[in-house]
Amino acid sequence: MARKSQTEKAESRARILSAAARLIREKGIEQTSVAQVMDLAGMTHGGFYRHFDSKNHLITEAIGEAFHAGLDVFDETQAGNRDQAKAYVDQYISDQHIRTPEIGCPLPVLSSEVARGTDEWQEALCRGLDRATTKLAEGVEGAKQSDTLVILGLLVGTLSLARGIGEGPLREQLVEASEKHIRTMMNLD
Amino acid sequence: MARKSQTEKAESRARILSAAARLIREKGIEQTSVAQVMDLAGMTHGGFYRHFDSKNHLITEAIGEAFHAGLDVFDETQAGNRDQAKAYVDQYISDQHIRTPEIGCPLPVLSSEVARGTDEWQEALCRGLDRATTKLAEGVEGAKQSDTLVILGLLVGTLSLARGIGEGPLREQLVEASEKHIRTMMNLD
DNA sequence: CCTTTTAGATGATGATTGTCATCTAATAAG
DNA sequence: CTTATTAGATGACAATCATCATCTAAAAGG
Repeated sequence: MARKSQTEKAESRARILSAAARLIREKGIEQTSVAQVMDLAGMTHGGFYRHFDSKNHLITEAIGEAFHAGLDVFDETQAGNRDQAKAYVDQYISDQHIRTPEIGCPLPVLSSEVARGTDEWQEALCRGLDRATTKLAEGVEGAKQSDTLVILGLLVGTLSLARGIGEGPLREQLVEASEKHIRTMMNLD
Repeated sequence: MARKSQTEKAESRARILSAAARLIREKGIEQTSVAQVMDLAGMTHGGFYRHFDSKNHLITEAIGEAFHAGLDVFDETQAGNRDQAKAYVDQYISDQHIRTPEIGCPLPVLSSEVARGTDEWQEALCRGLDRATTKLAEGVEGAKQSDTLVILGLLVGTLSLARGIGEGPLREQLVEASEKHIRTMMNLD
């Protein structure tokens, strides 16, 4: 219980941001409390306001942070562009991604809540979608942006629904149909 | 401040359900309080537990009710099957639907929250998706269920994202690309 | 008509929320 | 080395939450 150096302060801030980025994907923005974030960051709730003006400001930055983390997961695949894009898609609607939203793409989990939120939140989400679209476009040859947007829209919808309807035959049909459709879109056309 | 007849009780229950179905789409499940629901239904919060065991039970029924209301909106279009299906799609990603989630399809708004919820919630959502898939399949000739699932996945993802990223050029590109793609899917193939 | 039941109102419950004032000890500045 | 600053801890704040016990007047049952 004392003062920390400036580098330590920066580390604290980074830990708060990382904790928030995880928690808002796991429990949603509105269900994530400042106290929970600080707890996961290893601090008490009171010190929070030395780092952020308000919960709203934290969330704005945490949305960006979640994209950073989420997109980096798929950067592990360092193959050629085309294979990378295919791996991205496969990972996206994998069982693994369905089961672990807290370390996954922020778009399916946060879109609805952000729609009810501030303009800053929406801008952060918009930037994230734009970045993901661009990233995906690199992998699909002759890719019009419209194709990439369709693929991302389908990925987001499929993951959302798959998580919402729970395990069962319908989920498997949905995932398989979606995967097959995207594969077709990426080859011909 | 008195007792009501049994028919009046049934009407009260229906009003509570309708209020809940609207509020969970407008503000989300977790942000909708029992008191708010009862207020919109024109009663005080205390009487709630004469109609439902708990908020969880209310939500389970309200999810089903939201589908009922949501699907009925598109039933107004009483043209031939094919035209009806096309109208359904047009309505789905219209500006109108983007701007009024509280009377729209529950799938985009509720999926993420339901994923964190009870099995009953997930079953209710699953039944709704199944009904929507079937309904849409009637309109598309030679429709494999897989095609219908892809269309719904894309609709849900597009609407989710469109709401989340706010107004702007990216939203319009997304909506246009998605609309065009689905139109193509419904004609050939 | 008289008794029992109950729909809904009132108000309290303990828990949780975002925010802030205060205190502390250690860092940074001189 | 002395002084001013501040990172984080402690604890309180007014709101809000789901749930329930109690009260009431009217409906249902006889």
